[in-house]
Amino acid sequence: MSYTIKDVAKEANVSIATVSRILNGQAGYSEKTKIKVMKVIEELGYSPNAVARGLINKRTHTIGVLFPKLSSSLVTDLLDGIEKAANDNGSSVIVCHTESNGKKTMNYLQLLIEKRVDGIVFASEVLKEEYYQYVKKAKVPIVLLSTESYAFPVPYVKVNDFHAAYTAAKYLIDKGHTEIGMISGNKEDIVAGKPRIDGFRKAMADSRIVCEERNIVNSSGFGFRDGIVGLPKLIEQFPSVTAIFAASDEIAMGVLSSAYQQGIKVPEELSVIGFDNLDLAEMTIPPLTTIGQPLVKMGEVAAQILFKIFETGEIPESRIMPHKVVERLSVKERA
Amino acid sequence: MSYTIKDVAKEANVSIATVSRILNGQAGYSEKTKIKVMKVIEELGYSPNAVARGLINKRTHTIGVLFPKLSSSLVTDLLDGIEKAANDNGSSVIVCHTESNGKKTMNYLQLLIEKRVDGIVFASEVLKEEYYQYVKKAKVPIVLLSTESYAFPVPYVKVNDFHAAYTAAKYLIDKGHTEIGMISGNKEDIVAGKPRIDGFRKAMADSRIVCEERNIVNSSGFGFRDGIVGLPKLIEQFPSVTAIFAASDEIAMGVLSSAYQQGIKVPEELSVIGFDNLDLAEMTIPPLTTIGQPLVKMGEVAAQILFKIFETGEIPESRIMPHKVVERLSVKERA
DNA sequence: GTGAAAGCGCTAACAT
DNA sequence: ATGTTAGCGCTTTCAC
Repeated sequence: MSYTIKDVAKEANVSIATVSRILNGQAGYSEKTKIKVMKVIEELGYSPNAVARGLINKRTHTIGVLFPKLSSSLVTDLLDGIEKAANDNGSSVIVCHTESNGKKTMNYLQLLIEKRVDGIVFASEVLKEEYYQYVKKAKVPIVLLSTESYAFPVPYVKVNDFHAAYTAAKYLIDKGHTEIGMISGNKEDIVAGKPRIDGFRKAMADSRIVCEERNIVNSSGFGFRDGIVGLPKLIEQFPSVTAIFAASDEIAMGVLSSAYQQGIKVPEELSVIGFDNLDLAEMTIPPLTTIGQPLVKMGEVAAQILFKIFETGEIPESRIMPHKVVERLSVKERA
Repeated sequence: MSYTIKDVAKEANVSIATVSRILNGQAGYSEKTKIKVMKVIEELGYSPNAVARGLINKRTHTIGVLFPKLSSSLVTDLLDGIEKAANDNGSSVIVCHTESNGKKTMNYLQLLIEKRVDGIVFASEVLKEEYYQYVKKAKVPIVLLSTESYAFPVPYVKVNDFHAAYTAAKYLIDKGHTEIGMISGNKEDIVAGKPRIDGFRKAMADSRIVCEERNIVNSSGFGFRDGIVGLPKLIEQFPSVTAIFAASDEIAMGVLSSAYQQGIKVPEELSVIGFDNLDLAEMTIPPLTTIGQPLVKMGEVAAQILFKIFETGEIPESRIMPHKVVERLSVKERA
């Protein structure tokens, strides 16, 4: 196959130990031998075998990332951050896209553990007991990203969804709206669904605005279709609605499209605020006001937590990342 | 650390060779010992060490993927396909996002080669001589995705950009348009820029429509901003334009936004066709007619080519994937 | 049907 | 400053 440390040693008339020292920047050789060895390495085009290294060091400098199928720019941003942090720490990342159903998840976990990744970023999915126990038994550090676990002591990185939804609703209220509806995503989703609904409700209650069943449409997911389908439904059950909080930007885009088709003008007749601040939020017509999450940063922090665990062996605290309202043009002040 | 094959062997009162055989489904053991060993494996929660395996087998069952910063859903779709094929072949994928500048590329290539990935998918970037030579010396199979090399014998998977652009222009022409403009992306881009411009020109020429400088606006990239900036420029130099071919969906989205701001109705006053068929093409207002590439399939095919190389050792032929017009609502027939 | 032992490419004592 | 050697966890002859 390709050259080994032995070849280099032989060619340079030194022992493999010396070559190893030079490669790893340890002490124990003269400048002269170093130059000689480096020259041989160069000539041969020798490339150290990270697999062999990994076997000894018990460190593969690889982390695994588990993602369910999600809006692409969400995943991309999160991944960008993870990769950045990994790269800064001399590691690379193996990505595994799990199906939404979750059966693939266990397989991927197994795979990652067999490959002896140094750690795992588990993103946007509920950490089931089965997963947790498996990972725990394998003693692989794990961090949750854009999700959290109530049952297990696993560090996580996410925004406070309850609070963020509260912020969104409050923003609409502050703009003078009182007839406010929500298209909520999946309310069974304990991590991103329920808390956003609760946050919405709380904001309404705190401003003494009645919020009943008719204010909220529960869609099955967080996608474009859910918005397309959701708007007519919401209007039917709540005709006086003047502003909508969509639980995701994709839902919001669906709302925008559906509104356009029905000849409803946004924001003149209907205000819309989204959630996520995806790339495409600034490309919509009109540009979408939304709740922004620092996605890249979140990915970065998640990976950094992993690296901190490698160093200290201790589990650091979780991180609640700040969200903010990104004001664009889809919400109008109500006279 | 965790358990090794030795632990399993000891616990089961057999040799490690036997355990290995059982693990790898080879012959040479009784059903009884198999059951005994499997039981121990189960109890211990033993997980074979893929790193050690890799060292012996010279096969890591990992492939590397190199991507520049691109539109997220483009990357995601391509990656989805790669991962699917990898998974089907018992492999996982390490993703590396290179900067557009390209300096990081060499580092990533080195990294992947040190990690002894079985093969590399090199996507959407120009394969420089330096890269090629390095990978060639390391004897790592490589395949180009959504790009091609004129200088080196490397298999690739992509659509025919010239032809696809021709198709786009022809579509507009067939819809009765004659005043057709293009916002072209970067014309220095030899892989996706130039060919699309040439294809556009050829279609115009074949239909005897004059196509001069004023028909085309060269933007610096393929992004949303380029469309925003490009439309006013195009209108200024070519006021009678009734239809536009945008060299990417993101450019097209920029055109849509810019048109909206200027009160130009799409498709009533201006028809727009894009290129890529990103997820968001169906979410625009109006939904975007565009040239579709089978992105997921392309990723899949690229990875499959790699696996074929592993098997046969031979370099298979490149694959030109079919493109097609995805008709939505942004182009209007001209009376 | 099963075991002993060599060795994959490297690092890390331990010598010298 | 440099070399020797024992593994890391596994697969694979080669014996029995």
